[in-house]
Amino acid sequence: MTYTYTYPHLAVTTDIVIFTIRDERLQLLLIKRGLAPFQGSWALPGGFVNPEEALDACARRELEEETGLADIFLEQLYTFGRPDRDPRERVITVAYYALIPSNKLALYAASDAEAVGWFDAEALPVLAFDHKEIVTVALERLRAKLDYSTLAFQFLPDTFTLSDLQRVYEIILGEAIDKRNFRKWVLALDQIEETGALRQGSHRPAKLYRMKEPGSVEIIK
Amino acid sequence: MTYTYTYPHLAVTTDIVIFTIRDERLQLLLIKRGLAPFQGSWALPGGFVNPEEALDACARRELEEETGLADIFLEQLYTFGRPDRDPRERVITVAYYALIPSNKLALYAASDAEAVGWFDAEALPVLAFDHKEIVTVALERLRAKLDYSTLAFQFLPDTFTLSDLQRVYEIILGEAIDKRNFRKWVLALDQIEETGALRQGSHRPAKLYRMKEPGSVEIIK
DNA sequence: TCAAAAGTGTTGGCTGTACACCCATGG
DNA sequence: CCATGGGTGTACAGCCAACACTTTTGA
Repeated sequence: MTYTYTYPHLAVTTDIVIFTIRDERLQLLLIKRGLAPFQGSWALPGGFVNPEEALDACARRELEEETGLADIFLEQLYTFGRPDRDPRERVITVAYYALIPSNKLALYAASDAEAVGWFDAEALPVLAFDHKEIVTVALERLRAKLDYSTLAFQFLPDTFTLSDLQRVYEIILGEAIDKRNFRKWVLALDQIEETGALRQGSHRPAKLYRMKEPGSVEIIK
Repeated sequence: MTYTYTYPHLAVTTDIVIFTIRDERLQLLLIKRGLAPFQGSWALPGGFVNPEEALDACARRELEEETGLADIFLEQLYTFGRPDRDPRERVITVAYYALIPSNKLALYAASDAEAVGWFDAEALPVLAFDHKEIVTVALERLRAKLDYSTLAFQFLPDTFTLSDLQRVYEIILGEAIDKRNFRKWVLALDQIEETGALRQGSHRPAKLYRMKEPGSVEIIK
């Protein structure tokens, strides 16, 4: 089958930076490419946009293919279109980023990839295409949004402790946060509430909280 | 001439929201469409991306075609790709926004448009395609960036008074700002310096300032 | 009883906000 | 001399950052 047009059209893909917190680190999902170009290199998951498919839907489809997960936070990041970014032909990619709660981590290899793996955001292998640049932009966006939105909550399960939440901030920002100030701040946001339940451990049990509006990301302050 | 591919490709355009301050109002540039679809409707300037052309370069080319201006602040906004946003076929558009200094306003009609005009951002006519939505997103971005960057400076000529700058903020935000507090704040940013010259008028002359790094947009605070 | 993480308030400094009058010029 | 916009300082309040000890549990 061929596609014919009377003026130039472009190949369009979506690529996704899928973040999670794993092993006390900010990590992201890469696939090992099974096909040329960059066969054997690590790359962001992504694929071509179908003619009848919305961009968001395409990104969401790719996300689900790689992780098996739906109902995940997903946001458009930036569109990359340098003419030489793909050696085959001109391809522009609409990049997205997604945040996976740690408890939903379950990973299976997708059909078109030899392997899939989680990598520390700060210790990535060499990436195919301009994917390094895409990751850099995604990290900037993620860190910036921590300060003025409730984005970080999307890394957590439905219920979580205040220490869990603080740990997310500390891992992504890479610096320690004062416990009392953090708790004062997060409670003042009025975005979470106690469930009444406690989490047991080999130490004092911690109060469990839930988001008042699960899944929503609010712009704050 | 025809273009043939072995898998689907998409039509890709860039559209630009060109802002300026004119007549004490935030205005933007629209063109009256000379061709179907939406013939006779007002629309954002834009056009198809050439196969060898970077996205930024395409947006900059369109900007120059409509305004005759180069060296203008231009930033990618968002990519819109609803499958039904163009009645002809699937077209995705990478939207940009640009800020024109008031003193550079000189406008000539472009070849493919019947007419070009500036419109109040708050009183737009009905727009073609999903351009209303694009403008809404651009306005949100513009207002948000006023708070945490020196974006607003891009609306001003090389030299300007503190009152000029305050007026830009007041017009875009739609609210009055205290003069003393504004001056304290803007000088503390350490982004502008006195030229030594004064601007004469039918009243006390005002000190002229210039940006220390003309054209740069800094993230502040 | 020990280790490990949970939980809890106060203070001082700084930043942001409110507010009103005199100055320099051109007409 | 009048109209117009330019230019200037202070005081109070609210917010943010620094800081250490007690509690509860399981092993």
